[in-house]
Amino acid sequence: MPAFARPEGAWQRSKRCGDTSHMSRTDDVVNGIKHMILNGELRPGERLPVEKDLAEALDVSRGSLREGVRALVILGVLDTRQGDGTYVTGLDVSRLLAPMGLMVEIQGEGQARHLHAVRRYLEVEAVRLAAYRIPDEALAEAKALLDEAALILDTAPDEHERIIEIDIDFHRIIASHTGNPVLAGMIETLTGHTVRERLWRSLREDGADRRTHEEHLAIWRSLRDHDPDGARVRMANHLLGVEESVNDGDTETPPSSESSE
Amino acid sequence: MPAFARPEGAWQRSKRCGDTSHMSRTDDVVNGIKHMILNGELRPGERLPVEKDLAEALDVSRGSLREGVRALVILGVLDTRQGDGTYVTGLDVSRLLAPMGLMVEIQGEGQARHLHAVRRYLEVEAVRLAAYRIPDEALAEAKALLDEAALILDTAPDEHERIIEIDIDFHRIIASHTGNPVLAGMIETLTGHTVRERLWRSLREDGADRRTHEEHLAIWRSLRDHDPDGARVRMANHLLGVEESVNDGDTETPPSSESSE
DNA sequence: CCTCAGAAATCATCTGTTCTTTCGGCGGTC
DNA sequence: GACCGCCGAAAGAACAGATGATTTCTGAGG
Repeated sequence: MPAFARPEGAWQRSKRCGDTSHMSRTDDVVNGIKHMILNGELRPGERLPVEKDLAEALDVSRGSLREGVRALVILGVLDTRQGDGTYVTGLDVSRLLAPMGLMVEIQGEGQARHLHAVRRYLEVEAVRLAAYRIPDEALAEAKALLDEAALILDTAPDEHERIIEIDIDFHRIIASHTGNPVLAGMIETLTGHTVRERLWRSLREDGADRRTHEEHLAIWRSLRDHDPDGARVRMANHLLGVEESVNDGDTETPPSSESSE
Repeated sequence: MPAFARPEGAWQRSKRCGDTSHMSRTDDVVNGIKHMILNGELRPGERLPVEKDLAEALDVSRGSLREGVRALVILGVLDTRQGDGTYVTGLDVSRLLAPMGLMVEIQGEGQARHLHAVRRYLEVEAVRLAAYRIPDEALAEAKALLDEAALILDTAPDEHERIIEIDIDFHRIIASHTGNPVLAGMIETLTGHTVRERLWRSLREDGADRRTHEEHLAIWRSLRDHDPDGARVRMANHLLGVEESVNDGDTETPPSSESSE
């Protein structure tokens, strides 16, 4: 029997030792499975016991077990497949970070300025790191995207959807070559489709996609030259420009010295 | 009847229009409630319909509804109180960011280096922002913490628990005066208790808490002088030092120029 | 060896029922 | 009139059983 199993019925009155908050059975499930993973009883990709057994082991009903499992599914820890079983995911950062996307969506409008500022901090570091180590293939890939964007700008300025996609992919390429998966995952999550859509909606009236393209090009050149400082400055300038367009100016509290380096 | 309600039984064969992935009833619940919030049908702090009614409105059973609601509770969007009802939370950033803490815990050991690097990027920006606007009261509060730490270091070097708490509080004070709640929330989440514990466990053998204290003092002085650049450099130095102690050197890929500013 | 129908295993969902907690009203007391 | 405690309604928490849906495995037949 697994170590975490409690003696039959022992929970009833004790209500979990001295814990101030009220742990629900579902929380028991979540914590139980979490511990099983942390203790190495469950490894990534491994399959969990069937609902009935696991429910018995954790001393909860199937309903409660399912609530907990479902929560872990949404958190990206577990993955249930009907007719097959429940498995631990690969536990990759991007997966675990995904639920944060919901936060971004919900907070969305209200904290958009702050959200975007954080994105800027992270992307600036990302492009700096990428400048060190981005391989030629990735540079070529990025260049191809920018060329396509240039073409669209000249011939079909209405293809906004594609322009947005290119923008996202360009930033994604950079993030994916930082050598830091956590950083990449956070940027990815922070820059969800929703946010981008909102951003571009405010920008499109501006006709700012031409300017954005030029800024992307400048970033690309710094990356190509493996110039971290240049890339950083270019990225900061780029994102700051976007923020200013959206926020009408007051990007951050300190009025000056934003470009103090 | 709410706009999102589907006609009775119409789902059975259509299986959600053209959606490639298989939406479960629980996802219907999550998305339904999410939309209710985004559309303004549900405002922060507001109470949801009772389980039975909401289940009927979303055309799912109570079990499925509960799974979805539970997921949103864990995501920090909803808050259920037995005997009372289910409410929308304040939707504050820190609450919505909390589930990310689970990611930090689970990923933990493996990505610790990358996790800490991201933390450094954010804290460096945070201390820069805080230097502009931190009020005298907060400075005094921080100083009190540091004084207490100094006292402990001189008289009771074994009080490691308290030292850790002081460290956390010191950084928290800084984060909370950035004027950017998203940034503060992310730092808070990224620097969960678990991470700190791990960090300090490796540091304590080093006897590095004296050095850490000196670095904190240096940061504090820059904050007091409202010197953003100084604070930034001091914070970077501080966290980089911690990382080096933990990682035995190779903090990041680029071998040099980490201090290129 | 390959194919495919059927069985088995497993998750998905629904329904009904029984606690446990919370809140509000009601009466009583000071 | 204000405060206090009791009690019942309301709501979520948890359980049990049954049924459906989907995937995988198995084995007979070709």
